[in-house]
Amino acid sequence: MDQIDLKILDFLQQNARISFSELGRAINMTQPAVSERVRKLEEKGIIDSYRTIVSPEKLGKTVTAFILVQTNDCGKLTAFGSQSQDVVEMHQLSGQFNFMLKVQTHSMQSLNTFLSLCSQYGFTSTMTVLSSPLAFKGITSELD
Amino acid sequence: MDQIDLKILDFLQQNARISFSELGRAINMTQPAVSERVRKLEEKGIIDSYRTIVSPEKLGKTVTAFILVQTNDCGKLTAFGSQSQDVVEMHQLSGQFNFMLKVQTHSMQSLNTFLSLCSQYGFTSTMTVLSSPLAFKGITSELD
DNA sequence: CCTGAAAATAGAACCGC
DNA sequence: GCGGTTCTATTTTCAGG
Repeated sequence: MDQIDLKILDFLQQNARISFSELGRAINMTQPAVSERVRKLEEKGIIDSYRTIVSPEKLGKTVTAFILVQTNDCGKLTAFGSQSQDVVEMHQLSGQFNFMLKVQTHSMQSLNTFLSLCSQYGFTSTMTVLSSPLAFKGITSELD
Repeated sequence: MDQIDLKILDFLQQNARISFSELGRAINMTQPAVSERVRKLEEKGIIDSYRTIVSPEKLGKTVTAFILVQTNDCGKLTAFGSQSQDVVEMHQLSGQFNFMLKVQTHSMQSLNTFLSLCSQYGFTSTMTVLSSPLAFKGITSELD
């Protein structure tokens, strides 16, 4: 991991489909050199995956919420969340609420329906998202 | 948006760097046809972006936490979060806590330091992440 | 890490449905 | 409108240095 790798990660985080040729031109390096560095970053697991971000709103999923749950069976809740079309993230937490789900539904009514199902696993506390000033920021290691 | 577009989105969400040729072979369609459909999905904004996911752990960021904040100046908090290397997400919420930050730091000590800075914007409540059974699930529209 | 040739891929123009 | 075919340019891969 050096400054060049960090530059490569910066570009790839902004646009995962950039060609290695173009990336090479941007950082003054030949395409095979970039290609080899990326291969090693993948091999080391520093690059975890390449994902396409689909707009939830454009597919009718206009309601986003975080649901805190106080449950005594994380396993069942995980299974429930895995098969739900509305759940996009699940986290096991420390604290009074030991579980959090991020859900995206197409109406407040369907969120309500989801919460009814959820409540059978424990007490819940729901926070709906009004806006996301920062939906995702890539990692720019502290070396810069 | 039809079943073919959904299949394309499925593949692209799993691997944003798949070639259109390979994608075409997978769904029995020629490369130019796939290319054109993807172009339109981008144009419509259904495809928002292509991102490379970098493993925080592999870069030493081993501590992940969600910080709820009760603040009366979301603007200042947003500005603070934008310039912090540790903040990866920010959401404005409805409820008692009207703001949530997702942070990734390299130790509990640095999380503590971050919280001190954060507390000047309002009351905070921190939940550290023990595990993420589902870090991200792509959207598979309810048509399937 | 660079060069250079071969293979794979992407883009554009055109045709048929 | 939508997808297929063909051709050309670009990109990737792999050899060798």
